[in-house]
Formats: sequence, C-alpha cells, structure tokens
Amino acid sequence: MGPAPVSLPAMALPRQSEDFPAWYQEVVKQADMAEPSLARGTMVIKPYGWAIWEVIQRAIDDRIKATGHQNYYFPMFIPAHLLEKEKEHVEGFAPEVAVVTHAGGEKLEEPLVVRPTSETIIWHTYAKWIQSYRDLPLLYNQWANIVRWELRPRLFLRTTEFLWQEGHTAHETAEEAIHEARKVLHEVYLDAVERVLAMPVRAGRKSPSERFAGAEETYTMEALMRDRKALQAGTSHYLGQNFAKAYGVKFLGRDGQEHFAYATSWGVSTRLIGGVIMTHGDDKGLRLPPALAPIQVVVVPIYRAEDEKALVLEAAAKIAAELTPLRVHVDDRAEFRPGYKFNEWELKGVPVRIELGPRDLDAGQVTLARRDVEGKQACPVPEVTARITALMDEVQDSLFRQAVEFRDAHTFRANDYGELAKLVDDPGGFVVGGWCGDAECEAKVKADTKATIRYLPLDPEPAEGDCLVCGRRATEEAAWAVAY
RNA sequence: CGGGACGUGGCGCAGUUUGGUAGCGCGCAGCGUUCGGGACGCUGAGGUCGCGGGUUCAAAUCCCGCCGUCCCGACCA
Repeated sequence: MGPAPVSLPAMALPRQSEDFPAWYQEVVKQADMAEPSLARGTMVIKPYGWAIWEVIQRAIDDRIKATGHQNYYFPMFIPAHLLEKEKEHVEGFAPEVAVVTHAGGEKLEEPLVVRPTSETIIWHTYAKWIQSYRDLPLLYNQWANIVRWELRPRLFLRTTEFLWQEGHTAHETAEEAIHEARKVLHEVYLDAVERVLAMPVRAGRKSPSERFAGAEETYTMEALMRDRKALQAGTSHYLGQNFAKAYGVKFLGRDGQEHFAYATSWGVSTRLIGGVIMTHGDDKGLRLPPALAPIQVVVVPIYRAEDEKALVLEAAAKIAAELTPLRVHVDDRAEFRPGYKFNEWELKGVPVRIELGPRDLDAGQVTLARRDVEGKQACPVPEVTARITALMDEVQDSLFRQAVEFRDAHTFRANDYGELAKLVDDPGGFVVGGWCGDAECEAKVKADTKATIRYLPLDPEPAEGDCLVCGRRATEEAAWAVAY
C-alpha cells in the first residue's frame, strides 16, 4: 500500500520509488481513469480514461487509413472447431480462451469461442473473398474487444477483456506481406506512439519463443517503463501462408497457377494507456503529452469577494475562448480552493495550467505552470495564445526527450553472462549482447533472471562476439529485459 | 492454477487474542466563514461487519465451507 501519510488528504500517492505497483494502481484510480469491475479481470474504463483512449484510437486509426486500410467488423463468437485448424495457433491460445457452452437455456451443439484474436474467423471468411490475384491485396482492420482469460490482471496492462484494433491483410507474395507488416509497425504504430503518446520505442523482431502463435515472424515495438521493466507496446506479424493453408485461401495467380495467400496481422491495445502512465508519470501523478491530453490547458481562477470572482471568471472565459481549438477547461468549481485544484490537475496530468487571480489581473498577466517541469512563469495577457500554442510543442518534445534519456540511460551492453544477469536486475533496463539463436540459452536466462529477449534487430548484421550464455559464436545481438 | 496475506459505511483502518451498546480519520450532505499549493467551524446522513451454515442466552469476534481482493510463482497484448 505504501506510506499514504494520514495527515494528508486521501489523494496522496505512494512514491514511485517506494512501491511502483501501488503507485500505478493509485494513479489509475485517483486520476479517475478506470476501476476493476465485478467479473474477475474486467475493468470499467471511466470517462477520463476513455477520453485518452479516444485520442489514441484517432491517432492510430488516422494512420491506418492513411496507409491504405479500411475498417470492418467481425463477430466476437467463433465456432470452436474453426480455432482448431491452425495447430500452433490453437496450442498457443488454448489456455486463455473463454468458451460459451450454454445459451438460450440449453447446451449448445457446438461451443462458441469468445475471440482471443480473430485470425481464424477472418481467414475462414477470406477464403470466400479471395479468388484471384486481382482481389489482392486485402487491407483491412477492425476495432474490437477481445477476451484472453487472465490469471493475474492489472488495469490496462493485462485484463481479461480488452480493447484493441487488429489489422488482417492478405497478399500475393511473401515480400509484399513482410513489407506490409514492417510498414504498419513504422508508419502506424511507431509514428503514433512516439509523436502522439511521446513514448519512445525500439522496433525489432521477436525470438521464436516470443512469437505470436502461428506467425513466421513477429515484429515488435518495446518501451521502457520508469520501473525499468520493458513493455511490449504493439506487435505486427508476418503470418506466411499458415492461415491461408489452414483455411484454404487460394487464388489464381498471374502465372495461371493456384497459390496460397500471404498474411499479416497487427494490433495495439488499451495497454498503451498503461504504457503512457508508466512512461511519463511521476510522484505527483500522471503526466500527459499535449497531443494525447483530453484537457490540454486548465484554467484555475482565483478570487475572494464576489466582485473579484466576476472579473476573474470573465477574464478566464475570454482566454479560454481565444485558445480555441485547443482543448481548454476552466475549473470554476466553487467548492474547492485553488491549491486543491492545482494538485488535482497535476494528478490528472494536464500539460499546462493557467492560474488567473487578482494579482494577475492587476499586472495584466497570467501565471503559467507546465506539468513536465517544476516552476511557474508569468505571461502578459496579449501573449497568452502564442505562448500556450508554443508550449504545446515544447511540453510534447520535453516529455519525449525525458523518456528517451531515461530509456537510453537504462540501456546497457553486457560482455559476459554475469554482467547480463546483474544488469537486468540492477539497475534494470535493456541489456544488449550476443546470442547464438538457441532457445535453450534464451530459456536459461529466463530461468536465472526472469529476463526475456525483448527484441532482436530488424535486419540482423553479421555477428561479431560470442553468445553471452553459451560462449558459442553469436548470430545476432539480443536485447534482454524483465518485462510486463 | 499452486504458496502467503487480507475481507468491518464510498476510501483507509481500529475493534477479533479474552463472545455482550459497531468506532476513528478522510470523503459525502446542509449552513456559515474562507480562497495565490491539498481550508476551517457547526449540524447531519451513511454499516445485513464478504457469503452460507454451525456453536451459544448472545457472534464482527469461536468452528466448517464457499466467494473475492492483493502479493509471490507458472501463462500472457
């Protein structure tokens, strides 16, 4: 639970450095983003959390469309037998699948699986949609909820039901599909996450053991949280012909021959919200980058007597109006004093605060406070719009830079196994070093240290050193970390 | 799903050892004074003590069973 001093109001947060999980839970709760719901592992996303998700959705969706994809929607129930056609896929997902066995007051003839992901039903359907190379590529995406039974849920990071988008594309050639998977990783995910969420990520490939069940190659973007644990922020898969073969998706090619289609799938989820919290948050609570913040600027009016109140509120309304189209909120609640409001908006991560009181009015200025750095500054009223507009970019850049510096300061090179084991634990972070490609070496690291390979180079270069684990020739460099 | 801890007004807790009137802080409602970094006073509302069974004149308290939450492990976006 952390210290939670009795003398302070209930809002006081545990310190990040003392109890990071408790800090995270309290931020989610006190910033009013989400709360656990009745069924184990499920959550209610509250309006403030949902507003953040809407901005994320917009950022991702715009880029999905800009890269030539269309949205559609598939049902959440999948006949159980469909799931079983792709062997690795079903084995990978079996432990976390929820199955509906009864409905309409009777036992179902065939159980229905609640989708843990939609490859099966989608590729079953694609078999009907694809006849010729002229039907390709298929570039589609859906926004959906999915269910993966979770034994140890955490709000946003790991819940039994979660929201995401899943893209499912079909292609004529392997090269084209691989290109698609990489393109989405960079032009949709990496771009949105770094530019909007200000969350720095490293793009790479997953090792075979960390691959999506049924994929030939899984591309990932990995972020580093402030407790020095890695977070898989999004994945994009090259599925080869595995699903086409399992579901009979054949087309007549340019050569007059039948071919199986090549597939990709890719997704990001509400987990990104957890990533934002743990990338930027500090001991005062959330810190949101302006591009993501539902409220970009909050105006806190300060007044004593009624006549003062009228003047201040009028000035506040005028400033707010001039800041359009920025997302501005004037906090004119009478039941709280200014100091309380400062703390509350800092907890909720609003990037810029304008304080406006009698002293400011007299001086023809407002007082500005940025969430990304300490301190306040005065700003003459005529310059407010220009200054705030500039601050949106400044705070956005500043939060991204702080996160990059933290990440880079916690990325290490290990020269031997002892260093690897030491560094992933203390201080923690990404630890890079040679790997021979053997799953046994990977498993040994996990057993010894809890760290897993988070990413491998997108385009491996000829290895120079030896495998950190077994000493044999390394085939490529791996980045290890303890992960969420 | 295994090991451990814990379930008492909305939140955080005391009370359980030794059975007997449910209590504190925060929050909430009304009124008043306040208002530049988490205000204060007065008044008030709110609890089948996780659920079910048992022991007893009497159970938050003792016994049995179940459910849930959190932490640690195996699985995961």
